[in-house]
Amino acid sequence: MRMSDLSRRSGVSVTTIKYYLREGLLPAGRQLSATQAEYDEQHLRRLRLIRALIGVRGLSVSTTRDVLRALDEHAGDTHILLGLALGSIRIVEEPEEGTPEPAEVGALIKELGWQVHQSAPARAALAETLTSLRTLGTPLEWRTLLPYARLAEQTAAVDLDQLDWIDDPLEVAERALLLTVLLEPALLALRRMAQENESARRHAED
Amino acid sequence: MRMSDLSRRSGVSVTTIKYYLREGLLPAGRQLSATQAEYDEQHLRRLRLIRALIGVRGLSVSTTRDVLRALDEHAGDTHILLGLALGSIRIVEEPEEGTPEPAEVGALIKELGWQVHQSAPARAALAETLTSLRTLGTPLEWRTLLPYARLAEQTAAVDLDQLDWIDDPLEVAERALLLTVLLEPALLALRRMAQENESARRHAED
DNA sequence: TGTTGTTGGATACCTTCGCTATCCATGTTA
DNA sequence: TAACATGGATAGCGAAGGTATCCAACAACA
Repeated sequence: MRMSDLSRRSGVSVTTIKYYLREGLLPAGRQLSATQAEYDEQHLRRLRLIRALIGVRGLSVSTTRDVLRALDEHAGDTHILLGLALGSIRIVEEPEEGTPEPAEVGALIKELGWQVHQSAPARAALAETLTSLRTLGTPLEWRTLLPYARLAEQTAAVDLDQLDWIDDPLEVAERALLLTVLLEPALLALRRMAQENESARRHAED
Repeated sequence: MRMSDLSRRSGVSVTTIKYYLREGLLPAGRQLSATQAEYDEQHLRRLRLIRALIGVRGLSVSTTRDVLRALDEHAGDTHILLGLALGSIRIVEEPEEGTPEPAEVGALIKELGWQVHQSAPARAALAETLTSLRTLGTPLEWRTLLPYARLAEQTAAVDLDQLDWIDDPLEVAERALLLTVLLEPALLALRRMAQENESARRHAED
């Protein structure tokens, strides 16, 4: 498959493909000669994945590169993949080094009895939200998050259940990535709809 | 309060405040003379809210403007606020007019028995995720989303519970905004941590 | 054996976004 | 009155994510 075929089948322009190659998102094709390279189905698949991460989820190019690299390096080990590859995604851009993690985050995790790596970016993301709410004058008691956390636990169980019946390690890794990252906008959308519905329900009761 | 005081107390530079005024995110102060304006606590509060929406949640300036306008217009009515003001937030940028909503989204909502407005952007967001997964060759059965939706229902109930005991309508509106929008990164962070924990737990069992 | 068109690779450029810096006339304040 | 601050307008900047152009090497057909 030539680059132009790759472009046609993926719907991504040749120049953009070249850009992704340059940025290291897409591995180079097999060089046939000085000005000829061959691409295969793997490249096509990878390219579609890139578009989904950047376009649907809105990841930055550099974050996408980190995620894909982690995916390649730890394809076989779902645990490492989830903890490390997905850990490289910053939900909040710039971890805001200046903000020390409030004790609340540690307290919450301890209360939940969770094992969460100390350097997990999710800790920083949570910390920043709490700090921000406090600055706004509407602080959130960390205990308020407990019911949310229990629901997150159940969500995570559903997530991992879906990986159980898959055999191919590479497929497990890719599926895990899609389920965690690409599903995020969908989960938020479900929450929005549920809020609308619940709000309507409560109003109707009055 | 002068603009410089507003700057000092909010930590936002004067030039940036001017930018927000220009962009219509922040209402103008009370004009004292041709080159003098007075700002109050409301402005400070609003400014902090703007920073939180843009900085923490990563909303674009124009989206933030839409959200704040909706907040002002329907401050008293939580139902309208959630359905309309929050509806104006695009989880996925560019609703992708070209993609018609798959029948699956309608089927899911019907199965759930939810009342969701036909034009809710959350529908489009969900639709795009499903379309994207199908393009990637790993389609998601809509029934797979049912457990997630039931969890979203419970989350929404927790959300609305927290608004019950607040009296001031303006405060309800602002709190609703914070709980839905600003809490989103926190909820995703909880899910990430729960996944890490659940993955560790399952591996330990082997 | 041309000659025409395509390919990969490099480089420069473009557009949008979110600020930021500079100007300047008008005010305030010491 | 002199020095400095303020509000408002305009222009510019830096990063991000592409896009357009150029060019030498090559393939493939006549």
